[in-house]
Amino acid sequence: MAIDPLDARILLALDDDPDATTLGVARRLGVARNTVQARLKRLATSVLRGFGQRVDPAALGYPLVAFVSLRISQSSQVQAVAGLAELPEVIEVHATSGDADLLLRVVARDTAHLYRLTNRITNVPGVQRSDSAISLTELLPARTRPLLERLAQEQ
Amino acid sequence: MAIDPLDARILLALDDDPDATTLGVARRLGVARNTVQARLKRLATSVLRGFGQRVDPAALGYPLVAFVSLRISQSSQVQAVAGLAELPEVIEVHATSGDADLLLRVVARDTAHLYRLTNRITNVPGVQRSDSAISLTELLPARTRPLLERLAQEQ
DNA sequence: GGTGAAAGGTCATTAAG
DNA sequence: CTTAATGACCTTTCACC
Repeated sequence: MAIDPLDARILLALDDDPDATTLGVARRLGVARNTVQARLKRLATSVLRGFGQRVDPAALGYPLVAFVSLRISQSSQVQAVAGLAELPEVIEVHATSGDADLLLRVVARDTAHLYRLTNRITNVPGVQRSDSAISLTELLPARTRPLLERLAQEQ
Repeated sequence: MAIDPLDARILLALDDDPDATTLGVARRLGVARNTVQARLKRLATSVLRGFGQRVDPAALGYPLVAFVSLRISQSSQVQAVAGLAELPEVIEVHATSGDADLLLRVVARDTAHLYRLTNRITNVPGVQRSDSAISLTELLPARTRPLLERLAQEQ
């Protein structure tokens, strides 16, 4: 299920203009409309993630982002993750190298909210130690464009 | 520029079915099509991020995710970030609390690629010390749904 | 390529802050 | 009085087979 250069160019065109139509993309790339149509249908079930990825938590009233690393008692990993999943502010959970460590991305309304949130996190059963780093600025906003541009030039 | 419950419900409907049409969403929510149309137009310039956010790097051939924290000599922050931005595999850069520290999200094709990548990162001018944590599993995939559901029930 | 369907625009009316 | 939602109409444009 590899991505070829045309797939990448289609995705880049949509990145330039998220509201571009299938026909518009086809014209821009100089290919048949049906080609783009078939490609997008396939891409939608492979490389495209849900619409929720386009929603910016900051614009929802949660401007603070923090990364919290947790030490978990290895016996209760599953239970701990289930507990964390019940907190809406926990946006993402990764199991990281090192033993029984989790890395969370959390969002909060303000610093007071973040403080209460970290307290709730450390109270989740199985959580042993926590260490959080607040994101002061997103110096480089999440991007996939450079990867797509590289794929678009390949062959 | 706050989000009201109807906005949240529109976004949730699109999260359920990313290909839903404006009219479809309107029917589902029991509101007029023009309402959804006007809301989406406004949301597109406030809470919705670019299409690139929907592209999954893993599906592009970069299945490895790692979080790299860097110590930067404070005088050369700008220069360091510029250098990092030239690496396509660097997906995200945050300035974090603590002094002159950066947190990066990077992707790689395999462990060998990741090894070379971290070497290139530490060679970026201004970078002093690096510490990376590989994501073994994404236990909780990035989500905004719980936040939207909370907003949808408010008021 | 043809056809059914939706987008996008405008407007007058109505409701609510 | 201002902002927003609504329903109606229209034309253009697209997705799908």
